Amino acid sequence: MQYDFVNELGYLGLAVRLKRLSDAMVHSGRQMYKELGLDIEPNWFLIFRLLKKYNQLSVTEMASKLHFSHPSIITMVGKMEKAGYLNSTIDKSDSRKKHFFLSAKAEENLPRFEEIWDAGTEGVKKLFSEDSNFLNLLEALEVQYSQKDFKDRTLTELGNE
Amino acid sequence: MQYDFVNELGYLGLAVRLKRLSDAMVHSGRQMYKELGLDIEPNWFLIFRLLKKYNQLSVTEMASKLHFSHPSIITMVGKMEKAGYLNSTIDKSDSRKKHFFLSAKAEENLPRFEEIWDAGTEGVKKLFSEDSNFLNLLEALEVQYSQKDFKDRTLTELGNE
DNA sequence: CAAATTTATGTAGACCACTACATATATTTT
DNA sequence: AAAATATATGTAGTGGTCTACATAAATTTG
Repeated sequence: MQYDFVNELGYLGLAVRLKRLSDAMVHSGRQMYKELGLDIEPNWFLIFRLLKKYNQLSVTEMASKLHFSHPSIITMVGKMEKAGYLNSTIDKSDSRKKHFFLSAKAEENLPRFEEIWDAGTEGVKKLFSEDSNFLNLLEALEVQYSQKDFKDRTLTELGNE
Repeated sequence: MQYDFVNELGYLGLAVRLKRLSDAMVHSGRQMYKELGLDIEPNWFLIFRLLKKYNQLSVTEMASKLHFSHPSIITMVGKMEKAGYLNSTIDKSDSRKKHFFLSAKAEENLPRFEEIWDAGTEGVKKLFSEDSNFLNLLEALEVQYSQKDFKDRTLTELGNE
């Protein structure tokens, strides 16, 4: 690999490196769907898999389960509904709630999508060495981070408490 | 930590988790600068550190050293120049090239910024256990990824070669 | 039971990254 | 030297995430 200044920045470059790698994977995924002639976006699999498991969920429920903000979910499901992969109904007893569920088009296409996602899983798996426990380390990192975020950690180190 | 569906997705959820964590750190950093009353963005430290080391660089040179696309660099340095932290000159022998360098305002504020960045480095460091070699594992992952991207890995697994 | 609070969805605006295309200037080729 | 190619910067448009604010409905409180 060629020279990479970000890697010289140590821990401070962590966020940049994580985003850069993630973005690269997402862009590659988008390119893949385009080449395969599929009209879906890389992050939609989150919603497909979620609704496959839970059948029906509201915006807030999805945001909570995925740890995303609710506007992000609205954007995502809005596009998926427009693409015909989702349908929605208003809750009978609480008219604020909107339940989303997979459409017939979604059910029809899911087998092919699952095939691709399984292949993707295998592909990503091979990025790691046999004994790598990267996913566990990442989980540990997520847990640590959820307990004290970047701002608070930095202010603590600065002595600005 | 509460329930997190993304963590159930295994390797396929990797990109989402990396981005989610990175975004959380960046947003926290933005909040931090806001609270400290500083008019800089989280990712600007890349350019500050880069120009501190190399004194003077063009858009293309920065993009290459950081492994970013050149439009991303243009956006970043454009805002930094507008904020008064950068100045630029056109190359004498090649009028296409534009060299960027730190302004007096930048030099003046850098000591304080470095203080904060050092604190941030220490803060992030403490996210990991003593013997964690996460950064090395991340580098290995970056190297693997640079050799074959998500699309190619998935298509290989699908047998679509 | 009316008022205050909470909850759910939706909108606006900021920031970040990318690809594709455009333009101007250098360099190389014929 | 003209034409073709390569390089550097810039613009347009897409996609994604977030926070802050807005609106409407449900729930809780006095």
